[in-house]
Amino acid sequence: MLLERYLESLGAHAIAEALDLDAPRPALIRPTQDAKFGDFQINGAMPLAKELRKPPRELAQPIAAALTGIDAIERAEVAGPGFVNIHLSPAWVAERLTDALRDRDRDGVPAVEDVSKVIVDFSSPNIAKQMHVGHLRSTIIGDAIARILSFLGDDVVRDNHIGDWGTQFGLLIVGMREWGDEAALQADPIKELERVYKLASKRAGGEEDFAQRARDELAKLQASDPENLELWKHFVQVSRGSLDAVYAELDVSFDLWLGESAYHEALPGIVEDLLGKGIAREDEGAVCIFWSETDDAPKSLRKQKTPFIVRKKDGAFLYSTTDIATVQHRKRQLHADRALYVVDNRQSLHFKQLFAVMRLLDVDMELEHIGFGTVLGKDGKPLRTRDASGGVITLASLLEEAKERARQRIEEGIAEGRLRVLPEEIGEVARVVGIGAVKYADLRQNRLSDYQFDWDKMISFQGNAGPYLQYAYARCASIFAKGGLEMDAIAESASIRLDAPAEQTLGKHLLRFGDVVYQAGATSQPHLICEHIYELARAFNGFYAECPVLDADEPTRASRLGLTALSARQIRRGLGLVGIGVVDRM
RNA sequence: GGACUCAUAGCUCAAUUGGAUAGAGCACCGGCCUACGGAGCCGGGGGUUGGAGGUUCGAGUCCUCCUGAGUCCGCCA
Repeated sequence: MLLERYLESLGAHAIAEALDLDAPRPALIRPTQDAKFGDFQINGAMPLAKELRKPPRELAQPIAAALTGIDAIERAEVAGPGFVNIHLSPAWVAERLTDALRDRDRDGVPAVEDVSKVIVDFSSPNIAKQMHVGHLRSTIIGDAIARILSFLGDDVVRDNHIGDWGTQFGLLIVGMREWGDEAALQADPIKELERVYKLASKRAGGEEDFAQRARDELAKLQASDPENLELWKHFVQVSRGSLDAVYAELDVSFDLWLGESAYHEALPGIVEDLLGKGIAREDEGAVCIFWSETDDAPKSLRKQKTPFIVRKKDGAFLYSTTDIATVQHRKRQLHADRALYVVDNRQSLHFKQLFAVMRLLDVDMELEHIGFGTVLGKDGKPLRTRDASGGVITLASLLEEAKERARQRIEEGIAEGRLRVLPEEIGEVARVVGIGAVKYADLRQNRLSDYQFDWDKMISFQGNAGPYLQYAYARCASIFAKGGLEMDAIAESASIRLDAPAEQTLGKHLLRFGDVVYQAGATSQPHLICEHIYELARAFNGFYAECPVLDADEPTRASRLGLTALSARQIRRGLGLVGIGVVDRM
């Protein structure tokens, strides 16, 4: 259930009843910051003080009285300047947890009532180039958001808007004819394409003839010349293999791969439309939208002197044009209600402009830029995408290093007798822990701020890091293994009760899960789920230290097994929602 | 020149979007292995939230100014 939503409704009605108002008012329910204030507080009395001309505490008193006698609430009391503190009834909380324990499909989290069709546009690498660290955040943040929204019940379409139609293909076509090696292309496609691209781009810089040939080939490609089209398709196809390998490692998938090329034919029409409607005009040979001349543009854009260009003076189109065509397609063909663009903060101006154009075109769609900060090195400067010897640090090699570092720590742990991993499981555990550590280090932070990439912190495996959460899960699994019990069977039969303080603390954390997932979905902030799971793992570890499970007497034993099962499932589900896996032994 | 983002403990980050005495991890100090896994648990010190005004019952959060950092802005994506 959604606890906060339920309490908000209780509180709103209590306010209306207690103060004799015709309609419910916002209860402004919030979790308390300190357990001594109870579990939740109603802040809604204070804003009413002015309107009703009474001191807030005098308003809070009858509200608290109106809440007594409700099953969920053990007691409600006035505190501070006019807060109403709510203490939940442990018995009621325990019943809700038992309900959640029975609900194996959704762990007690309801699905949304109004389903939206949401496009999540993320990752978006360029074809013919290696994915590097710069692609990491979009890929894993986008994946997490898509997972969260699908779990909540939205109709999510994951679209990889790959860069497969740029000027680089003219150079690649002439380059491959000159220096291409088909065997090398088959063996390691992107490596070969990059090698040739470098040669071609260098020669184009020095030789105008060569550069002209590249432009001619590009023009032929864009005019659907069969031979060039065939070559281009070949490049795209072999590149896909390398991309798929990285996505498989990250456990990331897509429903659509509609790259720039998919919209190529729509672009002239877009520009005609913009010109016809008087939104754009020609200037210095290019077709532009001038915000200073657009009355209903957002204020900050109107001060922008530089225009939004949709066609270059040489007649070629730009990514701005493609992006407009993409929104049109998503609206007209996919019937999407929303589109989320998981793209670096640095492109915020571009999206602000794009969204403003779509409003001028009367496209009724919720468009949102889900920005994120830069990945920094330990020195606080943007992480270098090249190593000391000048080679590109690819995403694939970074993930390899994560797995390797995890494997080392696991082997140390086994050698010291601290960890229990079967020899044949080491590879899989290193993968889950290593990749999970990289993802968690990123996702646990507010996506808007820059974040510091630090191997030592990530793989230190202490405190708030991915392995801590996975370890808590392994502890749960280990209890069932040791007891010779099936988690699912316990989930069917156990009744949860909350007696010991550590049980109550754990129980109250468990009950907040649904609220957290909803908020993470509504604000596109996966870190809220990470934070919750971390706090849950802490509460579970406290319970684990305090409360024996297998050695307890019935009915406490069954209840504690139920708490353990629900904790395990919530950790697994929560981590799963941000794309991180778990293992039973680590 | 214009626009946007940011500034919180020694370091890395939170703060449920305006709620009570600003919380975690790392690092530092001190406890806990005859209880299901010590990658763990319990406790301690550490803050004028960059500065100055303002808005109101109430500000890390909103507004103005200042200081400092970053990013983007005509034919790349």
